[in-house]
Amino acid sequence: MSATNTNVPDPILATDDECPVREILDRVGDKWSVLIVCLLGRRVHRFSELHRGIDGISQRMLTLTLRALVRDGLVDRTVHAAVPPRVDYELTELGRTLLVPLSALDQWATAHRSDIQAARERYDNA
Amino acid sequence: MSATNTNVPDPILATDDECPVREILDRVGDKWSVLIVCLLGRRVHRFSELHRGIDGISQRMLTLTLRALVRDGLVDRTVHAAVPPRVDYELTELGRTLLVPLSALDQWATAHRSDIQAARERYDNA
DNA sequence: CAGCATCCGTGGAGATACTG
DNA sequence: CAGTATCTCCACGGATGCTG
Repeated sequence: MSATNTNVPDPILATDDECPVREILDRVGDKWSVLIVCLLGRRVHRFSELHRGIDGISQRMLTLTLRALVRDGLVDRTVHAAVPPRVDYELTELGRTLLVPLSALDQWATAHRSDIQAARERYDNA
Repeated sequence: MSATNTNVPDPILATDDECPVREILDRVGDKWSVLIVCLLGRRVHRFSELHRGIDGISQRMLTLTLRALVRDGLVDRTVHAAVPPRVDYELTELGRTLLVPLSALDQWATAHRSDIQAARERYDNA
């Protein structure tokens, strides 16, 4: 079953009671987390920058998602005592390591976007 | 900002209007898709095998998720004319390539599971 | 500026029962 | 066995208004 015409390996992923992949997807597979991580992967952002940078996100969801990311140790939040207030968000070391597997997914998505699109159209015409 | 004490690169992910990563997460970041893909990554499964193999999934969600995976060209469905009926599901070539970035995520999750756990406890005690 | 509080609509997902 | 068909519920997320 692994004998195909490609040289793509067949990684074995744990699927028992709690699959590690699903664990992170539960915390990063939501609507906004990855977008935020991507933006912060480029540089430090303050709250309003993220709000403007992520199209369609509400203030509420930005707040909630950031809080979750901070809680999980993926993002650092630093409040600058100043008037007006200024809060900076940046990836932690841990968050930066997450960029690696994410970019792998990104490359896959970019490479096979059209394949999926084609498969879907094929399916829908039936 | 990329100058840290690790040798982890800083991949730049597209975050514009439609980020490719988010696109697949929309289709594979749901509750069951990845689990199914993981199982099928090991070998062909029939419907009832998947149902038993994935703890907690309902017949309904298994059906719906499989249909979506088939539609996107990640899974092949073959009906064997027999009594009782028998339907086999297996990864397509495209689906098998997806295992690669998924296993990257899996490795990250496995490696940093405890880090996240620790960060969360630290956060909650405050 | 950077949030928090509140209300509310939607659809993702579970439970159950039925069928080719 | 491998699904469909309904009903239902709740959590995700949007909109709006208010504060240190």
